[in-house]
This record gives sequence, structure tokens and C-alpha cells, in this order.
Amino acid sequence: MEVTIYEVAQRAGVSIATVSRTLRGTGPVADKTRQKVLKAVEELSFTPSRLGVSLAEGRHAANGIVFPNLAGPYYTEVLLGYEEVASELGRSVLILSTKGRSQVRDLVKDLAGRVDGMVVFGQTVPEDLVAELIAAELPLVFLSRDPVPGAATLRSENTAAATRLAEHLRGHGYDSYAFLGAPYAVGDDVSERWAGVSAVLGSAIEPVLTTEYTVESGYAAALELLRSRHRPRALICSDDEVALGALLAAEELGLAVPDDLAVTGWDDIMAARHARPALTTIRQPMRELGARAARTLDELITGGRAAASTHHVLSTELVVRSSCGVHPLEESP
Amino acid sequence: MEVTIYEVAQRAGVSIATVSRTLRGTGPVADKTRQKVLKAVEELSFTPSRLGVSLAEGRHAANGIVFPNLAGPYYTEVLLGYEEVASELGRSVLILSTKGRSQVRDLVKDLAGRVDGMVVFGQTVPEDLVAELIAAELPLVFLSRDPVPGAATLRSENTAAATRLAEHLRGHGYDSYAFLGAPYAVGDDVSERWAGVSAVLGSAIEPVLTTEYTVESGYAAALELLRSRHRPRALICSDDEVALGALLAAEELGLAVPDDLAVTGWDDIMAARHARPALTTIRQPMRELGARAARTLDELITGGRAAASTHHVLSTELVVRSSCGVHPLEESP
DNA sequence: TTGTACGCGTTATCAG
DNA sequence: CTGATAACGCGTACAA
Repeated sequence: MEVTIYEVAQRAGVSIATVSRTLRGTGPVADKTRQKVLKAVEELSFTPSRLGVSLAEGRHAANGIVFPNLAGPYYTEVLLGYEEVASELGRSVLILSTKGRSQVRDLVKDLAGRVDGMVVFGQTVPEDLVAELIAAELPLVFLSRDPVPGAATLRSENTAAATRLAEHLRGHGYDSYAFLGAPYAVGDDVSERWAGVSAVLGSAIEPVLTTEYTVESGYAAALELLRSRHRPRALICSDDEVALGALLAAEELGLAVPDDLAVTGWDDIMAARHARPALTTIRQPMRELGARAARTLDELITGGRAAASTHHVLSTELVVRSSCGVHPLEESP
Repeated sequence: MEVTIYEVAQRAGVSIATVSRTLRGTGPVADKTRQKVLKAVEELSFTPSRLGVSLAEGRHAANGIVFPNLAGPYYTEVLLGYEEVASELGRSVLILSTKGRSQVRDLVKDLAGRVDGMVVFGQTVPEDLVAELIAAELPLVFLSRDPVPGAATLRSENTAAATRLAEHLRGHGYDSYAFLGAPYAVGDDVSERWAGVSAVLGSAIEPVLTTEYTVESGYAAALELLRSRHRPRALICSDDEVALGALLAAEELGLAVPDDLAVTGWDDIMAARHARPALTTIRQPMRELGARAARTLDELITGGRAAASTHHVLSTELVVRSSCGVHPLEESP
């Protein structure tokens, strides 16, 4: 098997306590003794068992993060920011994607048993399980959901941005709109976006459902919509991938964007900038979201329950490109 | 703290052995006893400590995966395929990105201590550490690197695809080429791609270095190259993101693609399809790469050393779109 | 400065 | 069918 601390102790002619002290720098060790120990460690290439350490220390030195879905740029950008900070803070990161999984409960509980705390995207874990985890006092940071007592939450601003976007489009003079998005739950990002745009556009906009937030489903939904009798003049999509699908559908139908049809997205993923026409969208600080979540979680774990009631909202930015219409003056790369 | 098996045993009026047997279904338990135990478990909402289980079982039921970088669609697509399969096989997944980290050795060793095996992208871990891990008999699957004795390897086909691509471009009649890619090491993907294209194009192609594989560095390198006196007629980029950057540079210089300049990428990420002109590229089965890696690793862990010498190469596909030139007949979405 | 012995939470062997 | 008890690998009071 693996070499244990006992073998090291024996070889160095000391007790395991001395080996532990030497390696961790806790407590005093005579210089000469230290040398013997380090020599034995070197010769046996000893590495303390993570399991043993965790069991004794009573902590995992690891965090988890739960996504609805690992496909697409949005979540992976958040993950990037998260992993970077978590790793910097000396914590390993475990991931779990719930997409298409039947045993979500078990998977989440298993994950919970492997970490000192975790970040959870809204709408990925059933509410009763959420309550269970909070009751167990597991440090928790939720992303993109309404505040929960006993856990920190973090999200990007949606409603005000949606308002700005809607007003911008109205400024182009369009008279009919559609909002393209999959079924959304109360308190999630998309419901907030809908609230923002519908507040401005009123009865001029109507919601249209896609099956999911992917290029394919955006394409399919847009195709059907654009072929219908009441084709809207502008399409506000709930995320960039849906918008890219809409662009594809427009192209297939021979509709010019933005002249025949305006299209906007949300998130500002890489492809948004490279699409032609380039996509007008709302930029979300995805990496920052992940990074902040990692820091907040760390505070929750180390600092105790103090930070448990922090609820932050990161600001977003309207990025005007060309898919929403022609702009004589403004232009943003 | 947490509720332990002892409390359950006490409450049920049995020994911890009986609790364990009941919960795991190992060994016989009288029906009546079982009921008592399950009741106690329910009332205390007991969940066995993962640490205790792992220590006793001698396994983590977790795997790791090491990336050079979590940014960009390529690695995250691989991760997606990996996580899906690993999770299905009942293994948690730990991730580690080495990009910009100073203590890679320590991070990798720590990860190694938390898992039953791991997947490692080539060029992320120093060779001596690789040897160390193999010597420790840790099950290992390498991605995109030359075979290593003692570990399985898996990669996408590069050279033949590069040859096909080069021949296709030559068919367009171009006379001068540049290959855009960051410094590459022997045995990595990009060196194989260069080998393939240079074998066909000979002295008509010359390598140009970017600083990394990103849109930004592709843009910068292309800008400089395209402004030089000997502007090539075609740009073979080592990956799609570099190619997207090149497209941006061409646009800025007023060069029409493909009429003034042909551009090709590699990987077929989402943005490749949505760029205008749409990018001709080599499609790599990224998800499949991750999925296969997870399965191979599982075999290594469970099946013993049998599969340790498997070396698979997944096939790739030339995707002809419009950025490489006008095609009277062929066209592929 | 060093060593002993116990605790951490399971699983599994071996008597009964 | 059930119960002690020995691992598993380490950290650390406490004693020396």
C-alpha cells in the first residue's frame, strides 16, 4: 500500500508525533531530529494521506459547485472564476452538473459530504433539500436566485438592465416584440428579465417559449415564430445562445438583421461578438460571479455565520452592437 | 457535530456493526432489527461520513481531471463529456486548472491524494511528476500527448486531418501560407498539425507564433502579419479562437475573407459556425474525448492494470465552410 | 524536546 | 443473526 507516518517514524527512529510536528511546523523539534525525519520522509517519499488528515482535522479543504448544465459558455465562465479563486484559497473544487440526472438529491448529498461548503446555482436543487442543507449548517452560496435565510446569495442585475435594453429598442421605433426564452421559474434570472422588458414594452411584447437555452432550440422557436402571420419586428432573447439560433433562423428565411428583424441576446458570450451581425446584448460579469462566490464561501467557512446573510447583486452593462438596428452615432465593439 | 453511527446504534439498541450491515445490505439482519435501525436512521437523519467510508473502503470514489486552462470552449467541452460519464459511474469529479499557477506540483499531488485516478491533459504536468505518479501506480489517462508506458492515452487525430486541410487549400490555388500558433512542444496537438500541413505545403508555408491560444493573441499576431510586406494568401490557424482573432484583424485592415485572405481554424467550437464568414475548420470530438477518458479511467481503476496500455486516437473531420474560399459545389453547414 | 494514547467515523472479520 | 474489536492514517492533548 501507501507508506504511512508510522514507517517514517520508525525509519527516523522517532514517534509519529514528531514526524507530524516536523512536517506541519507545529510545536518544537530539535534541529537534529528534524533532519532525521526529513531524510526518512525523502527516502520513503512520504505524503500524508489526505483522508487521514481530513479525518483528524475535521475538514475537507474542498468546496463544491453545482450547475444546472455544463454546456455552453455561461456556466463554464462562472466555473473558471470560481476555480481560480478557490484553488488560490487552498481548496480543491468538486463539480456537479445536474442536467439530465435522475438522482439529483443523492448526488447533491454525496457532494455535500465531501466538502466544507458549496456554491449552488438557483433552480438546480429542490427546495426541501436546500432547507436540509441549511439546517445541517453547511456553508452555502447561491447563485442567481432570490435570497434564502441562512445562506448567502449572489446574482447579476437583471431587471434594470432589461429596462435599459427595452428602452433602447423602443428608441429604434419598433412596434412589435417577442421575448424568446424557456419556461422560467419565479425568482430566476429569466423571469426578472421578462419583468423588466414587459414593464417597458407592455402589450407590444409577448413571450415565446423555447425548449431550452441552446442554439438549436432558439433556432427552432424562432423559425416557427418568424414564419407566423404576426412576425415581430424585434426579438429579445433571454440568452445569447438562443439569439444565435434566432440569427440562423432569420438567415434561413432570408430576413435581414437588423433591417427586417432586430435581435438581442444576454450574457455577452464570445460568439456574440463574432456573429454577423454582431449581437447587441447585456454583458454579465460571469467570471466575477464565480470569483465572488468562491470568496464569499470562504468567508462563510472560516468566518463563521457572520457573512451568511450577504446578498450581492453585480451590475451588468448594455453592449450595443449592430443586431438591434443601425446607430448613427453610438457604436461599441 | 455530525450524527455518527454510534448514536444510531445506541438509539436503535443495536451495535454499530448491525447498523452498517443494515445500511449497506451486507450480511443478514433480522427484519425486526432492520426496522429499528431504519427508524433510528430516519429520526436522526443519519448519513455515513464520506471520510469514514473512504478510509474504511480504501477508495475515494472520486476522480480528478487536470487542464492547462479552463477558459475557452475546447477544454470545457471535454470536461462536459468527462463529468457526465464519471458521475454516471458513481464517481465525484475534482478539477484543477494549472494556468498561471506557480505551485503546480503541489496542487497536482494534492489532487492525486483525493482521487482514485485522474485524467491529465498533456503539457500540464512536469515529466518527472508524471513518472512519480505512474510509479505510485495511480491510474492515469493522458489526453493529447504521446503514449507513456504505465498509463493510457487518448487523443484526436491531427496529422492526417492537417494533410486533408492543406490539400483542400492547395486545391483553391493559393500560393503562400502562414501557420498561426503558439510555441508548441514535441508530441502535442499543434506540433502534429504543423507536421501535417508543412508536409503538404513545404516551403510555401511558414510558422508564425502567437503568445497563446486566444482570440486576442490571434488578433495581435494576425494584425502584424497581415501588415507585413509578404502577406500570405491563406492563414491556417492552430485553433478556432486564434482564427477568430485573425478574422477580426482582417476586418480591421479591410481585407475580405476569403477573397483577399483565406482563414481556417481547428476544433469547431460554437463560434466557428456563427462567425461571418463561417469558419472552415477541423472538427474534433471534444465531448467524446472526455467521455472516453472517463470510461478508460474507470477501467483502469476497477479492471486493474489490463487497460493501462491502451492508446486510442479519435478521428476528426474537415468541415468546409466559407472562410477558406468559394466552393462551387461543396457546402457544409 | 519527545513519546503515548486517544479520537476522528466507517467497514469487516471473527467469535458467539 | 448479532456484537466486540481491529484496522484505516493522521493530529494532538497530555504526560514525561
